Amino acid sequence: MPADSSGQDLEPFYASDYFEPLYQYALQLIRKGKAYVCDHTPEEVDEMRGAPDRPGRESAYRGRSVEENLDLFQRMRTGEFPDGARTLRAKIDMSAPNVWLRDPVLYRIRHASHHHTGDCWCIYPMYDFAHGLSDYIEGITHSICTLEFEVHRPLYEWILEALELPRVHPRQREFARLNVTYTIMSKRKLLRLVEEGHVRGWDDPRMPTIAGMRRRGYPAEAIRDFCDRIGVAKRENMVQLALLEHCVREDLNRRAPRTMAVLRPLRVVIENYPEGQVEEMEAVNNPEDSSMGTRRVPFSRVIYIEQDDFREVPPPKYHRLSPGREVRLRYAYLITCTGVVKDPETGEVLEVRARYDPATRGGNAPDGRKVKSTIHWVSAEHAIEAEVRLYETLFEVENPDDVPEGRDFTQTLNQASLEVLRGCRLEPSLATLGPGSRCQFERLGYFFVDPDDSAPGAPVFNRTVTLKDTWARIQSRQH
RNA sequence: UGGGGCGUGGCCAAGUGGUAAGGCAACGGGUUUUGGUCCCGUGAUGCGUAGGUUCGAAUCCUGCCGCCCCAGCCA
Repeated sequence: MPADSSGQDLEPFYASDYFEPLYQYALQLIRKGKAYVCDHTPEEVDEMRGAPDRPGRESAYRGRSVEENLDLFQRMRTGEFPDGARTLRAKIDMSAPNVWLRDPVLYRIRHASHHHTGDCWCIYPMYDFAHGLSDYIEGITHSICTLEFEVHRPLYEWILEALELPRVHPRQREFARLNVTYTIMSKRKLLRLVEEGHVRGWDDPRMPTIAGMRRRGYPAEAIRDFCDRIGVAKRENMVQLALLEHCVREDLNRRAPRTMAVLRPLRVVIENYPEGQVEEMEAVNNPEDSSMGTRRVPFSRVIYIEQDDFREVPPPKYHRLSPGREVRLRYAYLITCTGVVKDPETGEVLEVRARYDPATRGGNAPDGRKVKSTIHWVSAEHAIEAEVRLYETLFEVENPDDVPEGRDFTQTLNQASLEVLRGCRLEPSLATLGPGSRCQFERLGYFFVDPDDSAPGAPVFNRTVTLKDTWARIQSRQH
């Protein structure tokens, strides 16, 4: 982190901003006799490096004079030599047990334009050379990186100590990277998902990127809470997705207004409810926060309920609607199913018939009788339509990186990670919800109004996360 | 077989000589007009393993075992 991290607009920093000072440091290294220009081919360098358990051999150019090195390096910069012809190498120790100390390459020739510096340079510093010095230039005190750079630390420190750097040196410290089940974190692999079209972009709601999580509807506070809970350590780890989802639910449970939406509509006709009558039912916006108030939801003779909330032949422990059974319509009435209308051809249930108890307005029976279930609903004539996108994990295995030799992580992609539902019916109050808003669809989950794909009158909702679903667990246990 | 790291319940993770925090998950129970929320309860005689030091060890010492990283002119 920068020592002076007062303003956010300081970031981001690029190593390419320091190419000139970096070059000057390289010159200084040469003058001190700690770096030399090497003419060996990449293959020769590779071979001469030796192996972890076998020392390497010194470059034939290791003994060049300071003057010659200076001259050659400057000419490397002016573009006199082709790619790969020469490199600048640190003069350390070809028999060091740590292979990164065996005269590592500091600069190589690349006649390529850079996305920040254009064609200013044809020599570019290697990571190890640029890293510590960039940190030093920026006044960084602690340079945090991942475990695989642990073996580079001696080189990081060697470079800083080899030069005349009066200020306090930055210190590199390594920690385990964050891994989460059912996803990948590698930028290189994420790039492939984008380039190969497995997702719709870096901000696809299934991506574990900040942009993706934001578009999914994960609140920043929930992500920070997640980070606080998992901690930072050196142990390789794989955090369960369930913890992240828990943090999201906990945050949204407090803040998200409750609404009713039917994703897979099933028409219900309430036979004894007067044709043409409409009642405004009062619903609370958030049982966790009474300051969020109440709203009115229109109720009428024909409503939609969730297909999942009706079963013609109910399985064990199923509490919802089925023929002869009474349930509560949230904030409305108790209704009893009297029958179904089926497609004569396919046998598919097209419509459910029911009768309501006029004495149960608001959902309570004066005689005190109980129902086992409360289901959500939407008045057919008042409902608005919307597209809803349901997301599952991007991969179907906990650790997509753990693929057998020769196989590719894309082969474990979850083909059902995105399900688009059109013609979903929402309570009318949802019409005024702006892009980027969050709400709970009662009993279903938390949803986010997609800022990019929503249009006036045609909202698109992304499912951020489902609610915990005990019924789903019971079902999976039965199977 | 060289070097560097890491091993505490299913998953994370505190603890750094004084007798194993916490969270998630799981399981049981209570409340409930969301099978949501909330509340209560249940787990390591044990900290990779074997010895040693100590009144006392997850913490100190030694051996062993396991896992990860390093031989790019990538980062």
